[in-house]
Amino acid sequence: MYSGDGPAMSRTDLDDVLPLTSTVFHVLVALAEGPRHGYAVAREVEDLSDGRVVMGPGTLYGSLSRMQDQGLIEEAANPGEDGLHAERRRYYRMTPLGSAALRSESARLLKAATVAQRRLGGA
Amino acid sequence: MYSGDGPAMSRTDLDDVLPLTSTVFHVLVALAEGPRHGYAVAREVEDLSDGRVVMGPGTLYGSLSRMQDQGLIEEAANPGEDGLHAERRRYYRMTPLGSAALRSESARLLKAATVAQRRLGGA
DNA sequence: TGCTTATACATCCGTTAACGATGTATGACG
DNA sequence: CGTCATACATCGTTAACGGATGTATAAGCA
Repeated sequence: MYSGDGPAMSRTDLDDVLPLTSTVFHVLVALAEGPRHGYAVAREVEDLSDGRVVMGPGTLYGSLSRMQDQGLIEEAANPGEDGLHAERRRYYRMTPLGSAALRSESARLLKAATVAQRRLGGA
Repeated sequence: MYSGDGPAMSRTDLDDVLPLTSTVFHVLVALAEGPRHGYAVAREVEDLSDGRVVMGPGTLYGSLSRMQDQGLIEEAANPGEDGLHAERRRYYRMTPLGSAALRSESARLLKAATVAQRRLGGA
């Protein structure tokens, strides 16, 4: 494969990462707004779910590491923001693969959730 | 609800099962339409996801068993439908707990997926 | 000054869920 | 007669989850 002669990069295919795990999906949603550092990702996931989805450090950093290996995210340069612990922060951004995966997955979930609500609502 | 001192029924609390795993969510969506037998659940999940979510027997029967323990589903009487292997089928239906869990989870996912699409759409 | 809390990262490791492989059994189809 | 689809079940491995723990810094307070 690798039609042509691209560099032998990791080249993860979209189908290899779909469907996304729940955690991976939530991390990508958080990063869809823009680059974030790890801790901020966890807080945003918690916020967006009204506190229902809580990610401990094991889940957080383990997932970030795995997602990097899969090419869904990559480390971004520290934007040098001001802040309390600004120097220690490690920033991540979505890759095009991550963006494509989130697009596909969110469409699928949107459909499934809509079907669920329709069935529950009882028309 | 439950504000006073309800009976000590099995009382699997909603918070104990939320957030749902991906597999559990999909099984509940399938059962939201009405009682189904195991194999039919797997086929419906596959159909609803356009073939993207495929559940092998290990995942299927393992999850159904766990979901029964959690009180999300219960075995239903075989409706005695006609069919090729009708006698062998084991039917399941959603419990009120399962229904509540699906309601909560689908609302949360709907919101998360909507946020994702908005962010990807780029405004 | 000293205690506590919040931020921010990281690793270790036990538990759990996912999931493929395998097996049984039946009936349809060619 | 062999293969495929239906329909169930179990086993064992793998991967993900998630809590415990640890480091370090800085704010807030008594």
